[in-house]
Amino acid sequence: MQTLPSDFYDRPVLEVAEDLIGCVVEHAPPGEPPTSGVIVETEAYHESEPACHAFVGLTPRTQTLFGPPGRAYVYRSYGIHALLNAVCEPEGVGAAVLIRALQPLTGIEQMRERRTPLGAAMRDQELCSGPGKLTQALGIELTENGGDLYDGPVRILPRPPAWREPDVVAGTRIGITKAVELPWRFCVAHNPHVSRPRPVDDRPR
DNA sequence: CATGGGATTGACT
DNA sequence: GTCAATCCCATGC
Repeated sequence: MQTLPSDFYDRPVLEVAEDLIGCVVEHAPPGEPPTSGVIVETEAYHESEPACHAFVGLTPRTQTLFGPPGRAYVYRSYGIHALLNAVCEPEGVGAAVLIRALQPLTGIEQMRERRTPLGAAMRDQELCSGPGKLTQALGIELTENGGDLYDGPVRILPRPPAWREPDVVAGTRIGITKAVELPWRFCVAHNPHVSRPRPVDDRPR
């Protein structure tokens, strides 16, 4: 299967954030088993609102965000976690989609090994249910920042047939202190692999 | 050059 | 519910 083309990302970031739901993230580092998962949660960030790193303009940190669409923006969060984004909109516009949760697909045993300390005992739905968890499970680090999402080692693939038309719910973004009211978070409805808290209108019944 | 704040997580009260 | 871990970098002197 082919990877998503540059044109896919060269659109309004809100559209891309919703359309990435159901697509597949894959990491195949040299010499290690590949791992992959279906995207079940995303958030959109755009230079026009203060929660986005690009709000401050072009700096060394935001260089990737203002670069060409279809590249990976990976940064260190709280000194500990690497967070993965897909850069969107035309070059010169700072915007990206944060990948917040995956439903593990392949390489699950490899994910368990990377998810310390008790990854072996972890349920599938705890493996990638957060932006820092999924990068750890897939082995994605800051070295991937600026790399494109077509040739890898980090790649994003179109929706598998079983994910043709996912049921998507929107909510407010998590863990930010500015522009908290924007409903720019997208989740697969009733999916156990999304991070907490789940959107208010998505309670399992 | 010093400071402070995170697009988080897991452990603990 | 609270809280610490830990690093990058924007900001201000």
